[in-house]
Amino acid sequence: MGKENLEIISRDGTLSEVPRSDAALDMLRHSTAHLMALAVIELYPDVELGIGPATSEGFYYDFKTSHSFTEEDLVLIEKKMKKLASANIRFEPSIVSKEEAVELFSKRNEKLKLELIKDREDETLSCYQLGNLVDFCLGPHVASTRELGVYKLLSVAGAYWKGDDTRDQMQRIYGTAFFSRDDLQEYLKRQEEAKKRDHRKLGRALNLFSIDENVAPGLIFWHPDGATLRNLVENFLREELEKSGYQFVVTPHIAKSDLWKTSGHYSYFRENMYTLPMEEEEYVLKPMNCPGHILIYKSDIRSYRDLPIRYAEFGTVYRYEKSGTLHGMLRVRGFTQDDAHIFCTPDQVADEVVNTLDLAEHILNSFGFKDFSVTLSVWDPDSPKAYAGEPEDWAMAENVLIDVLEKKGWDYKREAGEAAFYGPKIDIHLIDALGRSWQLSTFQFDFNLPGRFGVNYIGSDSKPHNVVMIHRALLGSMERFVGILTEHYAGAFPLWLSPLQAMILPISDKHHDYAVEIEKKISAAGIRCKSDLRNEKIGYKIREAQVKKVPFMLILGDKEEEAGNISVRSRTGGDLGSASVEEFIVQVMELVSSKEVNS
RNA sequence: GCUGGCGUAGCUCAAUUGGCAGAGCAACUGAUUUGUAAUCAGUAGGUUGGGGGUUCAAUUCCCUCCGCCAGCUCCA
Repeated sequence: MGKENLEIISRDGTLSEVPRSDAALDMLRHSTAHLMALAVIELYPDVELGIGPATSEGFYYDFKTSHSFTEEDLVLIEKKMKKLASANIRFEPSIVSKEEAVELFSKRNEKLKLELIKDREDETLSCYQLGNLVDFCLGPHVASTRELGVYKLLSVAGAYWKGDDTRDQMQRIYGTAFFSRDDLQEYLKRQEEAKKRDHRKLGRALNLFSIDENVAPGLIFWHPDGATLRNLVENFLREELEKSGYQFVVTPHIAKSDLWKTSGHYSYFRENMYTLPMEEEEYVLKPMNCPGHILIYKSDIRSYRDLPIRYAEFGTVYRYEKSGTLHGMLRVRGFTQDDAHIFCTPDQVADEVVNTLDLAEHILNSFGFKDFSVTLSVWDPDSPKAYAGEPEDWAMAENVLIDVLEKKGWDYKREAGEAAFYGPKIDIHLIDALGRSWQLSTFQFDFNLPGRFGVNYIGSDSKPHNVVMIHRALLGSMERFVGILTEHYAGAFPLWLSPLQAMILPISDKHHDYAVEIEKKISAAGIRCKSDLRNEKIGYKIREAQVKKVPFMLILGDKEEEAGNISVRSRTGGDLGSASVEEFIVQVMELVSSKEVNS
């Protein structure tokens, strides 16, 4: 690994050198995936090959075989890879016609590869041969196994062929590769660090929440500190929404199934809904808040002069999520959305969406999130059954959202087939401690529900017109948001969000009265504080407060009591020396109101 | 839901081939009255996820249900 450049071979056979870069790393990983596939077919000749791309974290290859790969197998495969690579095998490209490819892969009995070849429209395609392995692949690849860096196989898991849960399940082996050993070590170390900030671990350590797996899987019990954090988030958001022209409403948690038949959820969302049979009737535990808001809108005749109307609710919904999908606070079965529905005229839609995106950006920034990814989810015209509404509506709605995104200047990824059944949407995703992406904010265009419910307004022509509805959530759900927040800050929440802002630590019993006096003064100023009056050494109390990531520790002993002041220690800066109570209060209040994240 | 792994004290984990279920931390009690990341001693804590089976004997082997973890599918 002495040289800086990577020798690569493109599919027409040209050799060239490229410098180390992200693109080169992808190539390296993709080539490593081929080497792994070669090792696997050498060791397990009966496997059928699926696909083996590079990913943002490494690479994988999918195999179909009756053998279940184990951790021990991974060790063997890795050894085999090293052995094969030491022979310095070359990646040899060739361009073949479709017929030749079909013949070649038929001979090799690679049925899945044949399916992929047949799916392709091109008349020719390129193959790469590596030893005994032939794979069809666009390349480019590294020129030979000598160019490969350091690699490590990580795990094995099931994965559906072509991502389709009605097709065969393959065995996917994940691995990663880097240019150097140091890079690999750094990656593995980062993974370890990330595990430490997993919200499930921190949630327990900081006593924020629990899940009783026997009684209520996928449902959150918010402990006092977690509930405090949640309330702080909600309060901030409520103020911001009220400033932005939203009105808060509250709607029932259950309603007769008729409502959900009208809304269409009963036919499109049935498998996710909890139903409650009651004598002759069936009730549904609400999986969404929209119908409730629509009923409030419809409780009166609305004029175009009333629009836009923006109803907000911290609406708790329940959805039956498949057992294998639950994940701490990030994927649950009962959650509270910071939901809102905007009812407006077609002319107002674009402005409303822009304003909402601006608001989302402001809110997320306030919580310290600066980086996120944006997707535009549109329907899949090939499976219209999964969606309500006409093709022209879908095209129109999509164009509105594209215009808005362009006006906003955000980079986004368009994803076909990812829309809600009632309309296309823009989503904002954040990444968790372990690199998984979670959808938080969502902005959904809906031209279906208003029609189904007959939601309209009286225009200037004194005739009724269909209203346009926007569903939006900025934080997504309180559960997911608090989970992400916990991981983002590794539990050391910004001062304004810390459930406990200051821990008062008297040195010994004789300072208890003074501690209580200080506690009264500080909490009267609105600072969340507690006194640790246990009979422990000061070092022990400090350690505990530090482990609980309390922003400030106030140490009180003879010195402080005599001088009538306090000693301040911060969780990040250590001993800050003495200060008067008043100075401390002023400084804390400033940090709180500025929503300082580094405090 | 699917594939694979796993389930032992509140937490993190032990327990030769089936043979009396343990440790550290936390908790509780007592001593200690402490100056910026762990004082000492003692006590208590378990239907080994639930149910069934094999066996003289099951944490260990088998079946089944529940749940958790990773990934897939799905999703705020």
